[in-house]
Amino acid sequence: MTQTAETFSIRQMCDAFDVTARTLRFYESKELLFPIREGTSRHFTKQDRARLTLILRGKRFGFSLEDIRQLLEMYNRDGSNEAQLTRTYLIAQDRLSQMQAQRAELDEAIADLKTQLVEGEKRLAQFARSARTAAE
Amino acid sequence: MTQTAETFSIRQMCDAFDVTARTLRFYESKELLFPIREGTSRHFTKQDRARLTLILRGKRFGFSLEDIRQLLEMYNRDGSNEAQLTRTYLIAQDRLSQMQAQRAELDEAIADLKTQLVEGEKRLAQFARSARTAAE
DNA sequence: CGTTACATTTACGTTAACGTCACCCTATCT
DNA sequence: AGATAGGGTGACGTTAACGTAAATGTAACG
Repeated sequence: MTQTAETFSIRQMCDAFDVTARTLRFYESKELLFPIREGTSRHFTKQDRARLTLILRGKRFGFSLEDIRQLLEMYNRDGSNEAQLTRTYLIAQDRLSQMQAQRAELDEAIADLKTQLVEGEKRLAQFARSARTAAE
Repeated sequence: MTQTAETFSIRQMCDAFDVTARTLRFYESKELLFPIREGTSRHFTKQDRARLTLILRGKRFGFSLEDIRQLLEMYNRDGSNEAQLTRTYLIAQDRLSQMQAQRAELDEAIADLKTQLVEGEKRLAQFARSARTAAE
């Protein structure tokens, strides 16, 4: 039993998420992933896959791995301790407002960029006109 | 005339944008900003301010400075060359679709996080109930 | 049994994005 | 004139997030 249907090997993870093995080992060393260690090799569970999805997503929004690690704590059954749970709850609330702010900003940025694209189109059209004129 | 109403000193920039002088000099060295050099000191124009706004915004979305630099090219009157303009136009289009994808993902992430917060609230409420029970 | 394919650890290398330090200039206040 | 404030240029240091290389283990294939 080198792998069940439930777990992924490191290669399968690499293929599924388009990351290198080094990255997965690195994330494990940073306590972002917790694959089962059977003998020498790693077996990544469904939980690890969910975590990795969140990690990669977080990265796309500019969060550091340490930020993400703290967020992931809340996705754990770690709430044994009330103080701990309260703390991570507050962190998550904070993160939520950050993301909502980011969303507003993203909308703004998209609008800006669209405006710029229209500008670019106008200028490209100008080039097209000059070319036509030159041809006559 | 050490500064007009139109330009900012490096300190004013630092205060206005909450960055260090080192950062501004670094951005200049990377050709992201182009302050006027009057003798020894720098004078940041309105254009520099607009650029810096875009730089900081880009960073918040996880773009690298080099990515941002390329984007900023389009915000320039640099379209002297048609090929160049076309190239930056395509880059911008690409960036736009990236940001739109990011927006969709962000919405998803926000929804996820909200769900988790509700979970957290339930568990905190559970703690509150146990406390009441213990008090009786 | 050799080798091919994958896996692991250890450890040094790399890149981006600044921080920090040392040293220098110069304008201005006292 | 001396001190203080603010700006400038190297140049080396630092941190995050991996890359890369060397040495080793092991499972299966022909």
